[in-house]
Parts: sequence; C-alpha cells; structure tokens
Amino acid sequence: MSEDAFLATYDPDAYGRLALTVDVVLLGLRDGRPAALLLKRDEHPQAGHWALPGGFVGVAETLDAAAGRVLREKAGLSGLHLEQLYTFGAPGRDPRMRIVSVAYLALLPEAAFTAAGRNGAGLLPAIIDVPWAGEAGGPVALRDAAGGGPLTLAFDHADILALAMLRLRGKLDYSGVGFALLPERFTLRQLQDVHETILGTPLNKPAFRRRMLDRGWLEPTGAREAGTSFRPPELYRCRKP
Amino acid sequence: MSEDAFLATYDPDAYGRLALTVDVVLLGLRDGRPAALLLKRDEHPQAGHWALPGGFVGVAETLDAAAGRVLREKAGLSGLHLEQLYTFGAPGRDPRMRIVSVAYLALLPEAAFTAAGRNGAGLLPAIIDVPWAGEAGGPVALRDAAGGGPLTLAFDHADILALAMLRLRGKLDYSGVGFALLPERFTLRQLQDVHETILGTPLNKPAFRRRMLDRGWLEPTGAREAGTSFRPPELYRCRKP
DNA sequence: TTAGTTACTCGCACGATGCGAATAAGGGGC
DNA sequence: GCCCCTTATTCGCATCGTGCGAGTAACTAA
Repeated sequence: MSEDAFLATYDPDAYGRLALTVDVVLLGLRDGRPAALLLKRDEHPQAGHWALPGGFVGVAETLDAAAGRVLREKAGLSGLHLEQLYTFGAPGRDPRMRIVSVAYLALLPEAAFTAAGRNGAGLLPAIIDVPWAGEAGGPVALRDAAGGGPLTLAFDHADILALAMLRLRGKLDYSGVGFALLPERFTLRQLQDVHETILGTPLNKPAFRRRMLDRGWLEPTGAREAGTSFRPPELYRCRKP
Repeated sequence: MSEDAFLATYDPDAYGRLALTVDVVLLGLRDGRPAALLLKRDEHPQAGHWALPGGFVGVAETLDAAAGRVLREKAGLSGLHLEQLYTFGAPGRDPRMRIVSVAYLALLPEAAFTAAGRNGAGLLPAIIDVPWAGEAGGPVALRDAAGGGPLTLAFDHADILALAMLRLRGKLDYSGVGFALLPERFTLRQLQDVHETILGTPLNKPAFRRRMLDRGWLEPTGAREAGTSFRPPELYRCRKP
C-alpha cells in the first residue's frame, strides 16, 4: 500500500478521543508581589470557580497561536512574552472527558497587568504567595488582590501556576525574561524590584547593578525618570533578551 | 443546568479531532559521543524512515505513563530517568491528521544503551553531532553509529532531538541529571567524561572534581574500580539527584 | 625494585559577587 | 542662591568559586 493510499483509509478515531486545550498563566506584579489574572468560569464544569484563561486548540492552529488567541480573546492583550511551560495530561483532570492541556506562561508589564484587570473582561488579579525559597518548588497560595480572601483554582490549575512560578524563578537571572515584566524603558531599581519580587529575596544593590550591566543586555537611553523629588535615575532599554 | 446534567450532554467532538502521541528521545553515550536510539518506521506514514520511538497516548493513561510504556514496549527498558521535554503541535507535522506530540527525554546509562541497541527491537544507535557551542541551540546532525552515513529523521523529530540536546546541556551542571547516564557506581573520571561528552567541551580535572564533591551529591563507596593496570580510582554513588 | 600510568591534592591567580561607605545629583524649603 | 533630604551611582575591599599547572600517592607490570 502506498503512503497516499494509507492516508486515505486512516481512521482518526482508532486511538480514542481526547481534546487539547491551552491554559495561560497571566503573570505580572502587583503591589510588589507576584500576581496572576484569573477568570471566573461561567460554564460547566466547575462553573463559578476561578481558573486560568484557556481554550481549546483549533484543529489547524499552532499551539503558540492558540495561546496567543486565548490571550487576545480573554484578556484583550497581544505582543506579550509567551512561552510554553509544560503539558498536563492526568486522565481525571477534567470531568468532561480526557482533556490534555498545554500550559503557557505570559508575562505582563505592570501597566498591562493593571489594565487587563480593569477592562471588563472579568479578570481577577490574584496575589501569589510563594511559601518556598529558592527553587525548591511546591504549591503556592492565592488570594484576591483587592479583598485578600484565599482562592482555590479549578481543575489542576494550582499546579500549573506553581510550576509557572518555579520556572520563572529558574529562568530569571540567566535569561532576560525579567524585562518582559517591565515597560519599554525602566530604571535599574525597577529591574531589581522585579527580580526581588519574583525571587522573594532582597538583593544587594551594587552587585545587582554590576551584574546586569556586565551582561550587556542593557542600553542606557540617556533619558532620566521624571517626576522624582530626588536624583532621577537613568532609564535603560533592553537590547537582547 | 447542574454540572452533572451538563456533563451528560457534553459533545466531545465539538472542537475537532486530534490525536496525541508521545515521542521519546532515548539518549545515551556511545564511543565518547552523544547518541540516540532510533526506530525504523515500518508503517505509513513515512515508512522506511528513521524516527524516535513513540506511540499514541491511551485514553486513560498519564502522559508520563505513556512515555514509560513506549520505553518498555519499543526498547524493553524501564526504570530510567524520564522527563517531559516540550510539546510539538504544528498542524502539518504529521500527514495523517492533526497529531500533537508530547516529547520526552529518556537517559540511558552506557550499558543499557548498548544492550537496547542489540536486543532485536531494531533500534539503531545514531551518533549526534552538535555543531553549536554552549547553549546556543540549533539543529544537530545524525549519523549511523556503525556505518557513519548521515541520517534524516521523519516528521519533525530532528527538532525534538535538537531540543533534547539543548535541554540536557542546560540542565547538566546544576541538576544531577548526568548521573542518569552512568551506572549505579562510577568514578569521577567517568562523570567528567559524561559532562565533557554532553557539553562538547574539555573540562579541567581538578576544578570539575572539586565542584562535584562540593555539591554534596556524591557519596564515596569505599570501593575502587577493579581491572585497571594503574592506581584504581574510587567509586562513587549518587546521593541526591 | 623500578618504571609507568593514573588518581588525587596543593597552591596560586583571577574573575564574580557581597557589602559597606563614599560621592553625585536633583527637588524643595528657606 | 544655599542647605537639606533622598536616592542614584560609584569605590574599595573581603570572600568565594573556579581555572590551571605542578606536585604527590597508589597501583600494576616487569
């Protein structure tokens, strides 16, 4: 049998049905803490629970494209840093059927984060409390950024979020990923704040400064931050992340 | 409508059909070079081409379990280091239909690698030539470990293999993953050989030694390697990887 | 016992980093 | 204009990890 003949008779259902989704962790900073944007499920299953924005993968759609579409449709955002995180496929993770989910991590600068939380899409900013130090990993706790009440997520989304924090911590200091959490132009202090917030550790200022400048990823703009009542810091731009 | 009622009427085909597979990169060392075990496809599509061992994910099967099953059924191996790598889902990657593949990385100690290459399962050991330095990433070249002829892989399996090498290089020196390429007990020289082979760089012996011992992952066994015609090196065991 | 080979250790140089202190620069009050 | 307050930015030093050459130790074979 030729390959063409084989393809003509191929039965797509021979190996059982399953569905594929993407779930996107919308991560940003809020009040000096890591935070994520959550969506209240208004359909079954688990209607009324908080969850990561997600959606089914279209049959002719790249996984990256599906994640980008979710970002656009559910949060009205585009052009963000977006990377694949991990694929979650435990058989019982969704009661509908076998649903395998490719998790993505999206990083939002502070302005985009607060804007997305207010644009009427129903996205809830939730503070992420990371109880472990370094890159030990483990569960994280969530609470409403406004109210403070603890939140529980639908499905296995808490695991996804925890993995996102772990991955971000791991990549932060060797991979310019931190710039994705800052505006186009930023000060070294802001960059340090981002790192301290994600890592959950205070960092030494001169050492951090030196390390970042020695990396060669930063480009001074010549401009300085306005509106300060003290010496205005230089604004930098990211060159290579 | 209650959640139960919703689930009873849920249509699993509402979002289009696709299939999910796992593909496993069986990585080991051969003659001081990184190598992978490949399988000749004897069914369409791309019958006759070399490919990574893989299989469809069972409908009630964990992704990790599916990867373990592939390892067992196609290579007769179990108990190996196995980790999820990345999920490949470009729409045209398989001509049959939309097939999304979760790639796994399996690491084989040298003995398991040579044994699996000979146990009649038809696995071909292929040397991996990595043309890039450090963690730059990019395509890798494959050639038959016996003959030397260059090999081309089916589907996008070359991309998967290249990513596996990149990931392995990145994780090697901070994550005890190198021990998975060694037998239970090994000498420091063997460990250094593994690192040099994977990284593609010669390493300084005293520095490597000191670094590894300071990590605290190694435990001296008190025994020494036998059969040498010179001073026998101490055998170590891995404690914490 | 000696030669030969490899395991293992020492000592030093150098670069990266932690860290406190000194200096620079702007705004606001006077 | 001058002083004070606050933060930015730089300096100098101690410390640690690492690269590296050379030395010492241990074993086999002859």
